Amino acid sequence: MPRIVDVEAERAHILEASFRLFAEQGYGSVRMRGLAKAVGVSIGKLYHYFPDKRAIAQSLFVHVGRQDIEEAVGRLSGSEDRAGKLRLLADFLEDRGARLASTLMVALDHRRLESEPDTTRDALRLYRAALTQQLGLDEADEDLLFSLLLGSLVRQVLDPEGLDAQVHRDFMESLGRSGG
Amino acid sequence: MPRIVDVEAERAHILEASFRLFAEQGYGSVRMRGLAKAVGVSIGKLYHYFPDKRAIAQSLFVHVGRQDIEEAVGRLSGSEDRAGKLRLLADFLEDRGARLASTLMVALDHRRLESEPDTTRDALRLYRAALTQQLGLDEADEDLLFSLLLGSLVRQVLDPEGLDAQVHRDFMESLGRSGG
Amino acid sequence: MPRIVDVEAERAHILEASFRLFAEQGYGSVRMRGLAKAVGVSIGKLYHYFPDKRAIAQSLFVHVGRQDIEEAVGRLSGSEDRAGKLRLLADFLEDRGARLASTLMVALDHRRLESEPDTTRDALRLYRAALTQQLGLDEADEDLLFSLLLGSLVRQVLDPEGLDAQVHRDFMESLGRSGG
Amino acid sequence: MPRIVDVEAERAHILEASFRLFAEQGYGSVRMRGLAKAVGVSIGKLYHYFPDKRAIAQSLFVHVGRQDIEEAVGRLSGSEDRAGKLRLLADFLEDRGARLASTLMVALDHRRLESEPDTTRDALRLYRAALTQQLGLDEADEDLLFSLLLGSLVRQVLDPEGLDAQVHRDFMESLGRSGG
DNA sequence: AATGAATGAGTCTTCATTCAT
DNA sequence: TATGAATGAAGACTCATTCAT
Repeated sequence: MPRIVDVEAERAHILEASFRLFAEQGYGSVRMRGLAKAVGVSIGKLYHYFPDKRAIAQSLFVHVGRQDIEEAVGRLSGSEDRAGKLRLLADFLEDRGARLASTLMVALDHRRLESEPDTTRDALRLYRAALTQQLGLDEADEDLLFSLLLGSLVRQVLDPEGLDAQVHRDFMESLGRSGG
Repeated sequence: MPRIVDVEAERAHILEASFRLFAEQGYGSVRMRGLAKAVGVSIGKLYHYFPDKRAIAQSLFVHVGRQDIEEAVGRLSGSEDRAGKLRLLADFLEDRGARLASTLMVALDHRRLESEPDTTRDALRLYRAALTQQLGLDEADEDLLFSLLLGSLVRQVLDPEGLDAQVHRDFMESLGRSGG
Repeated sequence: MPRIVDVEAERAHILEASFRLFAEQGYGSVRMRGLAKAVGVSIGKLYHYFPDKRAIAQSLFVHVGRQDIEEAVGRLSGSEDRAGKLRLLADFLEDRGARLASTLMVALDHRRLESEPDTTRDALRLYRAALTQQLGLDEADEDLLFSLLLGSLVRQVLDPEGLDAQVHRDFMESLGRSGG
Repeated sequence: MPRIVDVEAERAHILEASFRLFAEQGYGSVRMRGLAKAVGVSIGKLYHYFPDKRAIAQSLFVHVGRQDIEEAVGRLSGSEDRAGKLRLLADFLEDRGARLASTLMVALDHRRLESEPDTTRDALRLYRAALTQQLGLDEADEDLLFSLLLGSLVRQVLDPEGLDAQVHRDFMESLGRSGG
C-alpha cells in the first residue's frame, strides 16, 4: 500500500517537470536526455515510471488537462452569479494564461500522437462542459467564448504583447449581461 | 548543357508539397525520408534546394503565410463595404479553414524553431495589419475578431465538429453593424 | 548504480585499437563503422568517449606520439654513452620501425586536419628535443640523423625491402665516433 | 589523330590542377566537387576524362612522379662530374622541395589505394635508379642519401623551418669527395 | 529502485556517380 | 562534348531504449 502512493507521486512529479519542455519544444524535439535533466532524475528513472517517451507525453496531457480544469472550476466556484464567474474567468486567464497556453501546445502535440483524435477531442469537450456547467450561457455565446479563449491562448504564444486583455475582459462582461 | 531549372519554382514546389506533412506531424517528427517521399523527389534534391531541414521548415512558414494573406486579401477585395467583406471573411474561413489551421500549426512550430520570436510575431502582425486594412474596424472589435479567428482555427484542429460556423458568422455580421 | 568505468582507460583502449586503421587507411578513408568494428565496440561507444571522428584522430596522434617518445627514451636510457645509445636507437628502429612508420602516417594526417600546423610541428620538435637530450650530438649531425630517421620510416612504408638497415646502423655508429 | 593529343592534354591539365588538392587533403578527404572547382572544370568533364576518383588519384601519382624524375634527371645532367651533380641535386631540393614533398604525400596515398604495393614500390625504385645512374655512388652512400632526401621531404611537410638546408648540402658534398 | 554506460537502428546529411539536356 | 541537377547508397552522428551494476 505505501508504495502505490509513492509511485503516483513520482509519476506526477515527472509529469509536472516535463510539462515545460514538451510545451516549449514539441514532442518530436524533446530528447530523453534533456527531459531527464529538466526533470532532475536519471534516464533510468523515467523508464522505471513510464514505458516510453510516448507514454510520458500522453500521460502529460491528461495530467495537466485535469489540473487545469480542476483549478478553473475551483476558481469559478468562488462566485455564485454568472457575472462574477466571468470576471473570475478573466482573472484566471490573466494569471494562468501562460500555463494554459502551454497546455494547449501539449494538446496539439497530443493530437498528432494519436491516430484517432478521440482523446484530445474528448478532453476539449470536457473543458467545454466545465464551462457550460459553470456559466450556463446559451450555446451560441458559449461557442464564441470558447473560440475566444483558445484564440487568446494561441496569441499568447505567438505574440503576447499584441493581445489586449481589457478587450477580452470587456467582452466576457458583456456576456454576463446578455441572456442565459 | 545541364538541365535548365527554375530554381524558385522548384523551391516553391517542394514547400507546397511539404506543407501537409509539417502541419500534420510537427517539425521534430518529420523525417527527411518521409518528406522526400511526400514531395515526390529524392532526398538529394531537397538538399540541393535547401541547406537543411530547418531551412525547409522556416521557408515553409514564410511561403504559406504569404500565400494565405494574398488569398485572404484577394477574396476580401471582392466586396467594397465592411459588411460584405466580413461575409467574405466568413466564407473564406469556411472553405479554407483546414488550410489556415495547418498554417497555424506551422507557425507554432516556426516559433519553436527560432530563439528570438521575431519572425513569427511579425508574421502574425502582418496578418493583423491585413485585417485592419481590409475591415477598418475599431481596435477593440478587431482584437476580438482576431482571437476569434485564431481560436476557431485551433478548434478546427482539435475538434472540427464541435465548432458552430453559423455562430461565428453571426458574430462577424454583428461587427459589420457596430461602429468603425 | 551504473557500470563504473575508467574513462581514461576506455579512451586509451579506443585510441590504441584505432591506431592501425588510421595509419593504414588515412583519416578521410576511415569509416566510423569500420573503426567501431576494428576497436571492437559499438559506434555509440566511440561517440560516448569522443565528440567526433576528428577528435579521435587528433587524440590518436597525441597518444601514440607520447608513447613512442616514452618508449624511445626508455630504451636509450639503457646505455650511458653516446655510442651505446646510438646502437640502442638503431635497435629500436629495427624492431619498432613498423610502428614508428605508422605514427608518421598518423602525424601527416594530423597535419592535414589542423588549419594551423602548430601541434604537429611542436610534436616533431618534441621528438627532436628528446633526441638532443639523449644523444647530445652537435646540431649538424643531429639534423642529418633526424632526416635519416624520418626518411627510413617513409621508406619502410613505401618499400620495406629496399632499405639496408646495416647501412643506417653504420652511419649511426659513425656519429658516435665523431665530435659532440 | 588530332583528338588524341587533345585528350592527353586535357588529362594532363586535370592531373596538374589536381595535384595540390590531393597532396594537401589526402585522397579520402578530396571531394569531386572541390576537385572540379580547383581544376576549373565541371564535374562532368572529370568523368569524361577519367572513369572515377580513384583513377584520377592513381594517374596523378604516375604523372607527377614521371615529371619529377624527368626534371631531376634534366637538371643533374647540367653537370658532368659527381660533385657538380650533387650540388645540382641540393639546388633542386631547395627550389623544388615543396613540390617533391607534395609528390611524396601523393605517393603515400597511392600506396594506400592499392592492395598490392607494387606500383608505388616500383616508382620509388625508379627514383632510386635514376639516382644511381646519375651519381654512381656506392650502394651504401646512395642508400643513406636516399633516406636523407625522403626524410628532408617529410620534414618539409611537418616543420619546414626546422630543417637546415646547409647541413644537408654539406652532407651531399661530402659524398662527392668519398669513393664511388 | 536507481544509474548512466552501452547499443545500434535510425537520423540528417554528404558525395561519388549518372544522365537529361 | 560539356554541364551540373539529380540520385540514393553510404557517411557521420543521435537518441530511445536496455541492462549491468
